[in-house]
Amino acid sequence: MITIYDIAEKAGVSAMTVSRVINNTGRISEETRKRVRKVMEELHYIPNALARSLVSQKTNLISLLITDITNPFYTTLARGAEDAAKKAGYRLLFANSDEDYVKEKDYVDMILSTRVDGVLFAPAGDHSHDNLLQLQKHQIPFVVLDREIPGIDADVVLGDSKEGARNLVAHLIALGHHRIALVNGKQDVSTARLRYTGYKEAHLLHGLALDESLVVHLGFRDFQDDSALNELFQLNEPPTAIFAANNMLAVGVIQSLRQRGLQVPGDISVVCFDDFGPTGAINPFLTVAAQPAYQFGQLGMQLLIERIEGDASVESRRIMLPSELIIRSSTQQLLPLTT
Amino acid sequence: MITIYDIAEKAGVSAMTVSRVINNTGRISEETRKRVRKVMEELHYIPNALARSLVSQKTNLISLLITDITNPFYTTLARGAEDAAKKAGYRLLFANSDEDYVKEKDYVDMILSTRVDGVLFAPAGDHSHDNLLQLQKHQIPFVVLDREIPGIDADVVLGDSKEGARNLVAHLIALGHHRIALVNGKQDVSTARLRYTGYKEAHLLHGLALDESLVVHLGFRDFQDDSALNELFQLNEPPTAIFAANNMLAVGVIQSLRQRGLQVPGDISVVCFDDFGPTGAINPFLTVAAQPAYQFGQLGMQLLIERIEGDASVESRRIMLPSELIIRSSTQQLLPLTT
DNA sequence: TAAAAGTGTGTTATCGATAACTCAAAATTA
DNA sequence: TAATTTTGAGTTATCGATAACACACTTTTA
Repeated sequence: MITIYDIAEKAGVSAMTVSRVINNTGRISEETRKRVRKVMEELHYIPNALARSLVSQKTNLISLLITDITNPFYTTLARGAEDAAKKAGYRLLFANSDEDYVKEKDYVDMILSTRVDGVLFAPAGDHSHDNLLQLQKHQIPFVVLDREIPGIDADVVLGDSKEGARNLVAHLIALGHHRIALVNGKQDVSTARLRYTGYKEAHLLHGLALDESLVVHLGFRDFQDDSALNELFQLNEPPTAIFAANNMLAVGVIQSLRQRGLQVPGDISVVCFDDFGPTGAINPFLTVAAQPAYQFGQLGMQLLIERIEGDASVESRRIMLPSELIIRSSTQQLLPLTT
Repeated sequence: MITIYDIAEKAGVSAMTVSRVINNTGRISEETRKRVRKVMEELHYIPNALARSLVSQKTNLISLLITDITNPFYTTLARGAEDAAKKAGYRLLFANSDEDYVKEKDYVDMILSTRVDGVLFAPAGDHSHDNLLQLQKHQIPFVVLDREIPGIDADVVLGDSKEGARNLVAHLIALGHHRIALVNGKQDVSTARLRYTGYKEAHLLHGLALDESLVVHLGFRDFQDDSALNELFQLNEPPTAIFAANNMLAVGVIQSLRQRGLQVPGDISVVCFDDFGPTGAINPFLTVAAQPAYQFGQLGMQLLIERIEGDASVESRRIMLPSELIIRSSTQQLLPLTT
């Protein structure tokens, strides 16, 4: 690898002069500048970012930690983050926690040793608390995405889970459904809790009694087999509609229903949180509460970069993005029983 | 930030001794080791990877350069790459070229200055040649994914585009179609060329005449509006089936057909290359040539790590992964004209 | 014409870690 | 007991860049 010393020697100047040419700092005669530039090109010199970062205490690296890279919500978010990062001259160090605290912790350690300038952190859940605290202890700026963590005071970009859920359930109620199941994520994730709350509020608001036996607690990525829905369909009065708390659960639900020979929306209506990204457009079918995923990433990155480059002592900001109810063909008016 | 010097001072030893404790090298008495370890924990010491890399000339960073992070093929590939990287102790530096050579070049420059140990490179197309040459010039090991670049001798993991295309088209021909359109990517991308070749071979093999007016050349991400298909449907004898050269184009095609009021497969059959990832399972509809995306990433990463850690002079390897024809409900027997 | 200001460049120390070498004290051997 | 080996450290140089200071030589100013 060519270093600044190789350039210096060949150009007959000191290393410092080369450094000044590279960074356009200090005073350099036009003649020397040209000569150094020429040698740099001849030798295909590329500055060593490691050495530079070691001195400047700045890596221009930002870590993006998400929980599931195959979920279109997060990939779209990643696009937003990447675009904003690139615009500001940062590179993205990528990490995928798989909703797993241990893997997340591993990555946090990596992140700390890499000396990234900041972290865009989509936490696995409440237990991520310790991992975030670890970042705080080492004074690494971070912005929390999508899920709020109790006890952590930080910039955060959230979706309005409660309202989104309320809207979805209200839509079902308006269609005449009153046996609405909720297939939810784990309760140690704020979005799962809030979607549950929204679900309950909608019931309350429309004078519908709540039936806890209609609520299934899984994980956001844990729809393994269709046995998850068995209990629902063994109820005396099974659900006529299902609210899946995210897109991945919806996929599982739909598959499961198909295996049971149930038609959507003919036999049962289905709604879910989160849309399905660009490939979802192939068959826009599910009624969803769509979140502005790209903005999650973009805004989050902007906040983070402000933190990094600006005044770190600014008070924490909390941004809540609305979701949009998109009514498609997976929901329909509850038909009177044809007995 | 705590450094080994802080530890050394507090533990009453030299920095070198601390370094030895960290790396378990050299001879250290059990007593000193314990004392140093204790101080390290007290001060929450985390080694600075930058400084370490500067000395060792190794960053344990691998850059993953893909063309489209919102495409499920690439996200699944990324998962495979990430899993393999993590297993071997590497972190992923992420880059998204958007099928854009200029953006790709920008990232290559970043990559070079970051001194990554290697690059997993899914090139935008033939013009990526110069960017790859740049890596070669600086002796950065890399593995090329998905698209072969003429003139570049390197490890490469490919899908069998020709065979996959042949199978898809043969399937359509077997269903009685003989007016089969191809909506293809740009011809400076090897997969687009090969899928075109496969398309032609299938025609030849089954004694079907080729009609160039049935071939539309777009880009793999370039399905902007449905005017792209106008020409096809203004033909005297319009197609009864369409072969989209990747999943994103298929999305565009399907949307366009829907806008024209055409039923799939009732009015027209559609097939495409690449499947739709986990969320595609919500409504498995398109007949596809599915590629083992996860393996692309995993195998590619394994090859790369072998290159990095092993003998760099090993001859270039070329791995070709088969695709699987999955017949679903977007294709059906061509019905006789009901005039 | 001497002092002051400006210009262009070099020297040295530093960022945080490690490799290579050195060396005193303890343990072992002859 | 003297010579040798082993043990457990410390010192110095280095990775590649930059900050801070130094300094000779011009040019300007009084």
